[in-house]
Amino acid sequence: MDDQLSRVFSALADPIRRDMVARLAVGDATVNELAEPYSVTVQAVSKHLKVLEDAGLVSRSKQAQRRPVHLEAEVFDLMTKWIERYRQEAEQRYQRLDAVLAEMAVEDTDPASNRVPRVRGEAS
Amino acid sequence: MDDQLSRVFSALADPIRRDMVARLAVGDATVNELAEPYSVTVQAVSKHLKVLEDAGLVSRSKQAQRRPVHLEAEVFDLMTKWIERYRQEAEQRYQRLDAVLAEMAVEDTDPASNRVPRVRGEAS
DNA sequence: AGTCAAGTCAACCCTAAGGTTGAACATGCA
DNA sequence: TGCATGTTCAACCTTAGGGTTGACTTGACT
Repeated sequence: MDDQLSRVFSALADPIRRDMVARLAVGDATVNELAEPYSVTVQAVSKHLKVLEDAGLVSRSKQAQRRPVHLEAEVFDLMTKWIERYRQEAEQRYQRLDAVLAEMAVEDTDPASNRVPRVRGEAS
Repeated sequence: MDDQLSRVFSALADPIRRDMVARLAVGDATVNELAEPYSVTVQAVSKHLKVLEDAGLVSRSKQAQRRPVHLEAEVFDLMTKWIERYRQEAEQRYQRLDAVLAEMAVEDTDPASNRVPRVRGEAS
């Protein structure tokens, strides 16, 4: 778990952390404010915030003893880009498949041949 | 880790699994084909596929001994929706903050007062 | 100075996640 | 029937993740 994309996805895999993001989308909050709704200790919440911060989803300033937490919207783009890229490819492929199936209906039936393309996809 | 959104994010938190999604976006593939590029056993890849399948990202048909893996594009929408929702809120808030700061520049400087809104955000 | 409040750090516990090896299960083919 | 191929199952190991408690820091307010 070292690259940013992994950290971001991993951070949002936890319901509490997603919930905190939802809360922070509405406005900055302190650790105690964030901890209040949950039945976990404030230390646990502090850890969750560290995970979100390491993922770049959140930043913490200092204001006296308080550490207001702020949601960073930019990182969301990273995810969206990744997702959209493969979703679109998959959907296009699906449409292409429809075309192929339509064409196959005209020709003779030959279920044995493997029509799957053998192209190698590039990394993350 | 029980709800779908958690499973999806968690599934994509692993670089190998993201890579497999990238590969599958280009076309269906068998377990062995998917395993080839990596230095892990085919059993490990089989486990990864189970994770992706449980998340709804992938489906497996049966074709003789082979189990061709197919990418399901719909689940991506679930993520995209979640992300977009909070990204937009955060960005709007950011713009509102700009407005507030611009207004503050006119008034007197008062760094002590806490201008952060105290609204409670709803869940995942 | 003394004390309270807000957060973090450190040590620990327990479970889940990713990896391995080895055996088992299915299906095509000689 | 026998064997090779493709995939999964089961048992195990090791590490990372989320939780706890307890001690510590930092700053505000008497």
